[in-house]
Amino acid sequence: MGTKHSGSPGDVWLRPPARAAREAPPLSRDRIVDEAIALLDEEGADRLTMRRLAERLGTGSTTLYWHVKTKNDVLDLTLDAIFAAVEIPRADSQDWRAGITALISGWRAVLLEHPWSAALLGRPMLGPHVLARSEFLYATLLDAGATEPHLTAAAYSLSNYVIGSALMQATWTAGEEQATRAAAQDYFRANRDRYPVLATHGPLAEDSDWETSFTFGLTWLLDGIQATISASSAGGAANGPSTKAASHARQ
Amino acid sequence: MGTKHSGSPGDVWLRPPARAAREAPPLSRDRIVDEAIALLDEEGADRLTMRRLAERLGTGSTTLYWHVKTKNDVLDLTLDAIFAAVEIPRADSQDWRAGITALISGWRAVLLEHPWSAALLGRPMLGPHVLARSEFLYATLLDAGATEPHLTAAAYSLSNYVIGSALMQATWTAGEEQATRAAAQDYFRANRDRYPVLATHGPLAEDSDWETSFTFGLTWLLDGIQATISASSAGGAANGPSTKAASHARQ
DNA sequence: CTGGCAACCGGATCATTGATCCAGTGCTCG
DNA sequence: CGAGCACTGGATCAATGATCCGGTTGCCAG
Repeated sequence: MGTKHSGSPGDVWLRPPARAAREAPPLSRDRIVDEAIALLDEEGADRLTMRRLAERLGTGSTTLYWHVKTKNDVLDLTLDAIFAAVEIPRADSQDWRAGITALISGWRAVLLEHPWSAALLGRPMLGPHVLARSEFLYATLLDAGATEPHLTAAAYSLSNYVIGSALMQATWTAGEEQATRAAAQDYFRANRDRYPVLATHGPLAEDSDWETSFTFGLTWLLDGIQATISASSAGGAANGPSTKAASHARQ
Repeated sequence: MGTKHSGSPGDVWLRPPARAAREAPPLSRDRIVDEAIALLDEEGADRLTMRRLAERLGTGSTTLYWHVKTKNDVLDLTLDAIFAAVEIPRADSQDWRAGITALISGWRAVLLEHPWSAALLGRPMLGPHVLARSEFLYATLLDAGATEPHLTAAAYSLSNYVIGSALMQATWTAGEEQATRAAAQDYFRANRDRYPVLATHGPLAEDSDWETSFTFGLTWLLDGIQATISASSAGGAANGPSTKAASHARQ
């Protein structure tokens, strides 16, 4: 506990790195992260152990702890690293929808390409890659004319929608879950009396098209954002969400 | 008479009668699940171990494995159980938006009430409570006039949106993460050059209102669904979502 | 009554895993 | 040359999920 890692109980990103990492020793954070991604891609989330990771790197498992404080750090670094692959569109205030659509689609693509990432979404994402893309999202919406509270609401909706969508799809398309999916659909049909609609429709049907469904939802959100933006910029005060949606609150 | 079996500790009279020590009924799946929920609510996801759970139930940890095959089973059962608290609205084809809004809001409320549930969302949810509510969602949309591919898209969007929203909010409002949230916001401000927009806006700002943002997104989705439903029922062929084709449903 | 069977319980025990202790090894700088 | 720093890893710990196997209890047929 007496190492340089002492100090703030914050997130990896908020802590200064263990070492400025000027030169690259044989083992480095980057190599660890790269190998972790490879391992996760090949074997899945539950197969990632410090020992196995070290073995693949040709080192002892203990060594990893010099470069990284905990396994959680590895996961945080790994999760952020994959988002480097999401290209940040060029800012274009003429067509903000195109930029946002590209960003969100890329975001989704990365999550689906690394299905293990879905299980990690429940942790603070404060890595530089994620933040840069969040910044772009907010900046683009701001540039498009969104003002509070619509700005936050728009960014919130879009990012949470991708996250939820990717999480669900990854849940059901992970190799081993394919059998579960089929079994579930059979189960619906066998209990057609209890689940009449699910028996014939639903995201688990064989012919369900995740991509199309995703695009519909994204379009609806963008339509709503666009309408709200122009309404509030054209006319009067920003009125809250119009419908009686807020009428329900338990507890 | 009066001979005791070998191995029994002490005399009959000194031993408590068979099941008097335990007032609760014999261990059952339900009791396990109830206690697991209580434990999770009180101490969080990572504190749930079979041993601790057994201890709270006054049994040996091994005993649990007679009622439940694995710890994952406990988690699956637990996750489904909390959704019993989500009231299923009365079917009302006159105002399908109200029913769906109530269901989705209740869904969200439960997830936020049990923040540990967010971490479990990445697993197939096939419990009876979840299925009953999914069935309602699909049935209501179908009754409202939604047809494929809009039906699946609508259900997909709505449920994934709640899931993503609850996951994110739970991530950032869990007690111990509050400090992280504040630190993150400070970090944005300290790096205002890199994150100009996040420094002043963003879901991590102290005054951010999750509830309002959530309601905006939900309204946008419902608006889009409604527009798409009536367009396809009034007019002709359902055209797929193109990023901008449907964008003037409102204007 | 009685023997037996099936439901149910739990102590001992295993393998795995995250993490730490501490004894090194090599390299650079004075 | 030698002191100190960056870095490595074998031994080891404690926690945990899970299983083995030997109890115990209630009940029911004979």
